Amino acid sequence: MSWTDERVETLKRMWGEGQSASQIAKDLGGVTRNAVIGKVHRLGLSNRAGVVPADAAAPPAPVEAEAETPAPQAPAAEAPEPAGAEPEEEEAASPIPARKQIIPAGQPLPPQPSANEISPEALASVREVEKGAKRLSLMELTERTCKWPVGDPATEDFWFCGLGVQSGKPYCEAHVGVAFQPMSSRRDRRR
DNA sequence: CCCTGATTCGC
DNA sequence: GCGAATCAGG
Repeated sequence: MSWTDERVETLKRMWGEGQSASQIAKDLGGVTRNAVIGKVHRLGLSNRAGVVPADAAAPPAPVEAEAETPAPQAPAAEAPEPAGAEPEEEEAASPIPARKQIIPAGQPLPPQPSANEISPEALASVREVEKGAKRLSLMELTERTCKWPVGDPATEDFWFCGLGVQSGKPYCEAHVGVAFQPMSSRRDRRR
């Protein structure tokens, strides 16, 4: 596959939308995420942040070199520095009021089934699994780890199962069992 | 282990 | 220009 205008367009669009390189690659097909990243760089649209930090760095070229440059008259100095004494206080006071980073909701948390609707067998199974759970943190969850939450999120005693998921499902086999109950089973069980 | 983007460098 | 290999981080 080659980078046709069309494909490049898709690449630009998706990258702009914040899609990951691997997702874009998967979507385009015929290329790897590396190819995508490579292309992204060549196209010079790396930093998705769009506008690079206005100032950030941009250290006014150390163009001091040029001994030439008669330079008519550069009233360089301006502020007499009235006893300022401030040595080197860079970091211009940015008007940015400490932006609070709101924790993204992310994927919907697994539905905590009401205990009163779970079969004893399933419960036992879950208990069993929890003993061997990986106890992953939120950050460690992936598409292939069981996302079954255990414990109270408000305490330190909180973690996710983390065992291998059953292809496609968000939970491991045991947890899938209690999360996705057949209609029939619910139907029969008296509420 | 899974994933992310960044970089390098032979082709 | 291309992208696999590799790096650095989560």
